[in-house]
Amino acid sequence: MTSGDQLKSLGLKVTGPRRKILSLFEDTDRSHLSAEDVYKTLLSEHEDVGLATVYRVLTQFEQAGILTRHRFDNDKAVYELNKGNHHDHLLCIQCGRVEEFYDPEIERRQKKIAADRGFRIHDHSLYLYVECLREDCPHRRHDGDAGEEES
Amino acid sequence: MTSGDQLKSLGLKVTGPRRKILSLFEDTDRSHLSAEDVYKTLLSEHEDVGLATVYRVLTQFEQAGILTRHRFDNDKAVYELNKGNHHDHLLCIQCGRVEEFYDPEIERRQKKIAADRGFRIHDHSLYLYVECLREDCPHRRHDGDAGEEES
DNA sequence: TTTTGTGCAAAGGCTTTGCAGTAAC
DNA sequence: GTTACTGCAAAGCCTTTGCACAAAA
Repeated sequence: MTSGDQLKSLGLKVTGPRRKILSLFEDTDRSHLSAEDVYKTLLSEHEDVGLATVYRVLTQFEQAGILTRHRFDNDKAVYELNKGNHHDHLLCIQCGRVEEFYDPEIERRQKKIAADRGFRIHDHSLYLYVECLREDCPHRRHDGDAGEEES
Repeated sequence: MTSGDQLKSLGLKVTGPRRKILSLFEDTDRSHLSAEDVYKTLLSEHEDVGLATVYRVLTQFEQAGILTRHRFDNDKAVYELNKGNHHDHLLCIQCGRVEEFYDPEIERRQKKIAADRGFRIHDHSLYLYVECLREDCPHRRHDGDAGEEES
């Protein structure tokens, strides 16, 4: 199924901005993108899309279940492609690196803790803030960030 | 140790706003308060404190380790008294209720997951979003919220 | 043609900051 | 008397919204 078909099947018109944003998420190696990341990336590719449109499309995609939105600690919201595989996140507070993990036992305990109190888990990633053990954090700072690297 | 002594021992001048805000957290049954909650509560007690001061004091208290700041999903930041007891949070997406929990096994797994990838856990509460199982959520909506109940 | 989407600029919500007056030490 | 703190209003940051134009169906 092409991006276009996927959009149609959701009742969304197939427009330039929507197609470009969707492919951006499908192609990029950077799995978690903010509205500004998307905006700047499109600009750098000479795609003329307004920031407001980016916000609107990201919101629509989230509501359509294509993307998942995250609010990591202090930062702006970021989105990732929703592949249907529930997972949690490991966030390096030093380099901003994001890794995913899944631990069946943690899932089980969560469910039990909630159930014991009369609640049901609402699907949502856990955010696990960590710091790198080495002083020179070996992880690159945002692989190819579209953010604040002014020469 | 009085609130005043506690402030002095942190190198902070003992001022009206600081004392009032600190006692608010010590006395209230509502453990998690936003800046606006604090501001409105003080107003309702005829304490004349500016919102900017509330923000500044909350930030100072957090940096001093008196308070812990949380950013639950979409909401504004909330603070709770830092009693030194690490715990995680259960957040009802229906009624806004906040419960605390601590699960040694989850702690253990977190540590292991991080260590296996060369990270060390940075102390931070886990947020577990849940919904109540009964349709008529039995939990009151924000015990005595200082928020949006305009008659 | 009808409907939905888009860009721009303006506005919104939460938080921070500049500044001159004020209180703590 | 100094220095730190406060209140107010203004500004900042991220995000949303109003509106007229443009593109999709």
